[in-house]
Amino acid sequence: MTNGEIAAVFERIALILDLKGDENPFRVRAYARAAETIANMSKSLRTIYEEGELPALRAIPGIGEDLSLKIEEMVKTGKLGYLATIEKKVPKGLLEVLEIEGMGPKKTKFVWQKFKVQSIADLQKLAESGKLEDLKGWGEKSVANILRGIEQRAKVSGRLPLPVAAPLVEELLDALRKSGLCEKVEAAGSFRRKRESVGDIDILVTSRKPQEVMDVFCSLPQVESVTAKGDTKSTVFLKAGLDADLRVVDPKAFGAALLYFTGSKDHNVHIRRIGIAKGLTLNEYGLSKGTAARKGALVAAETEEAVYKAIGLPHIPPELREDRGEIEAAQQNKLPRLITEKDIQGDLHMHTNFSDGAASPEQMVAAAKKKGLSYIAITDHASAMGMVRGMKKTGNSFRQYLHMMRALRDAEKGIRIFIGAEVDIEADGSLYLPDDMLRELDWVVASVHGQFHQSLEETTSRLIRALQNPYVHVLGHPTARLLGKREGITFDIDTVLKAAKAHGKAVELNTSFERLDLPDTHLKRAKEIGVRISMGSDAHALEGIDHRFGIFQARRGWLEKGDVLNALSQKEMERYCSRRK
DNA sequence: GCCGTTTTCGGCCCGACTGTTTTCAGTCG
Repeated sequence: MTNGEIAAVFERIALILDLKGDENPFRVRAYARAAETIANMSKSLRTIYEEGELPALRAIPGIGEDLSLKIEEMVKTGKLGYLATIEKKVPKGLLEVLEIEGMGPKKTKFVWQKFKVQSIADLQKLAESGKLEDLKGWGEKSVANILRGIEQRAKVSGRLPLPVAAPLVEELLDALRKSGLCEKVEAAGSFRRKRESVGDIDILVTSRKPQEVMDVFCSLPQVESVTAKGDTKSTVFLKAGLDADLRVVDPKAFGAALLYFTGSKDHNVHIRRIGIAKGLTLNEYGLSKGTAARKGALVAAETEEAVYKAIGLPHIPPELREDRGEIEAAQQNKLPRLITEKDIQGDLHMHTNFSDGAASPEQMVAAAKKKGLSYIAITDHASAMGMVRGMKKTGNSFRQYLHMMRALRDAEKGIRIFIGAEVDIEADGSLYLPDDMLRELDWVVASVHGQFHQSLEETTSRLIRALQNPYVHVLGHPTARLLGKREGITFDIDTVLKAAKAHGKAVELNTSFERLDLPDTHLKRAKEIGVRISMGSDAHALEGIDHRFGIFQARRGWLEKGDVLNALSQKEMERYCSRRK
């Protein structure tokens, strides 16, 4: 089982225990905490277990005797008996009821036990029947809210991919800036941390007229309905299908508020604990001496830097704030110097109309030059799939491609062109093109484009076999996921990264808006193992040559300049290519 | 269920908003 799957099991246990309601709430939280920790880890539990067995698992914070045994069972057998046991006690559909805004564990348990509600449909019927309204604590408005929650859930697509959310967030920020009512306007939350997807939007402003700001915010054209509206906080549901929170904060405490609302929650809890050990209390209003119950003098609040400093830490970039070791690194002054967009010298994955791209090779080259890149790899498809055209292993398309690209390369002065291909990895791990063709290319990206549903073991050995091919340079979009659309393939990331390291291959950070593949935790693991990252836009049109969101992802994966091939100069890149022929 | 320069037992981050409350529970982040 992958970390994601194991985290999902613990998460599910936490929900079920919560619903049963007779559990020690801290036991519930222990499962939920463990789930979060595991989902955030870069190293796979399977590897940790294989290397150090139970003691290694128990070294993970939040994993003790019991949970380490449960992880062992899952790694060994692929399932957990305990989950199967407690799953029988709660109807399946009840877990979905919990996802409705306004339905927490208490209310869900209540309607289940009192009215035998087992699904969202049951709840809707019950709410519409009017039976709920007369009960203690269930007025007319509560019921209306639940019905609205059910309606919203039908519209919600879940989390919005960051590239989709970004323009929306900018619109909201712009509207608030243009209102003239605010001095400072900033997005916080997962958007500021540049997570690959955002579940809601958090906006922080300072203003002397908070109520007017709230009025403006709640009546923006992007707003579908208003969930809550107060002096310091309002929540709206956007037409785009997610919530946006606006908070008005005191300018003197803007830094503390920004830190607090940027999160992540785990990062905040961790620095708060450090504060407590030093006799300091941290909340959204600032860092103070004393405890929460007996607060003393304010120590720092105006800027994030001041708050971090007072707690004994350097400023930590928002992309790192996930409690994945950044606080320990900061304490030892070992924070990474994160890569920036300026460090990118080239693009190592793009398509032209020779395969499924929209623009000619000449147009793509011109666009890359305009972006200021000093080299590119053109990597049209080599695939049996007819719809992507490109190079076929039979016929003369391969020779045509080489001929055309060589002519273009030799004629081109302002930019170095590497002649490449994105070659399909077949179900057995062999490559679509034979070695004698691959050998003629400067740059070979090997990618999975089909057969997504093999077992973990099959997929793992499939990818390893592809990495063993001497002519492959990089494993393209390794998980093959499509953000918000397709989960991608399942394999043991540690084993594959170690194979890449052993064979001197790079793995890709595909920066296209719909992929962002590898995910951040895997990038961090690749760095730890010492595998180089190749960034590729996977552009299929001129405007696709874009690394913005890939850079965010790279930063979330702790990558520095030296970890990324595209940060090499043109000369260095030439050496890198020729070295592996 | 986890964890320990407060501890091996007794804690576990903290505050805003809503709705139905006359002092607070539930939910959310």
